[in-house]
Amino acid sequence: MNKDRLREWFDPQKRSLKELRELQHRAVERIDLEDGFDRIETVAGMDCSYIDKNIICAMVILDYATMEVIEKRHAIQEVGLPYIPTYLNFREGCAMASVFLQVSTRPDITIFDSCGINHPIRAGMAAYFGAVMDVPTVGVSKKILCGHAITPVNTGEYHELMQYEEQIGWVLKSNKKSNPIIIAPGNKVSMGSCLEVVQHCLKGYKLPEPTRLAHNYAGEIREELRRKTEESA
DNA sequence: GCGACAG
DNA sequence: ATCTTGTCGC
Repeated sequence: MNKDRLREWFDPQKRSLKELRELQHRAVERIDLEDGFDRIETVAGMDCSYIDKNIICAMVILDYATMEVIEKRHAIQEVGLPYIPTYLNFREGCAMASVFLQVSTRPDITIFDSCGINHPIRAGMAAYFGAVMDVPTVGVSKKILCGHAITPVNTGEYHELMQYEEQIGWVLKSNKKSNPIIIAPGNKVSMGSCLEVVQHCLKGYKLPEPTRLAHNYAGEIREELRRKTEESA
């Protein structure tokens, strides 16, 4: 994956929404919903935070068995696109790809704080990224972008997230006092496995450890950046 | 036409 | 996502 191909798939600059939609369709053709991994030894979590005109992407890699942090890395870039529902992959993709290619450990599975195939044309961030980079990915979000499901009430309870007649993910009550989270395959992870992986990564919080820690890390970088900006003013 | 809409 | 005080409940 070189710089040019990276820009080809993730850079929203100078492109119309119609062109970006076409890129999504091209990536979706590559999505594989079968497990494309052997034993899971490492899991990564990716999340972004924002400050002024910049986007901060944080990636944390953990040992799958112990959930201990192995590596952390981040990237800061200027945002290239405003938030437009269903086009999030182009707003956060550049920064995510940048960090992903910098880490020294190639995670067996990467969990994103966004949608997978539970997207109008199946091009949620996790699905798009996984298809383009050809790696196993899972999407975990807090709100439903599309589809419908029965709301789980008890901790651990889950139901299928449906769109028309097909299943596009799961809705899981991960924590007693939190709203349910939405889980979906991205690429190279089956419907059943994405649920199992996320359940394994839950440690009493609303979000699975990989994305929970990535979210915290992204926030720390933002505060650090804010502090530096303030003292130079 | 109206409402919904990941982060 | 981000801003931001108090407040309700375990």
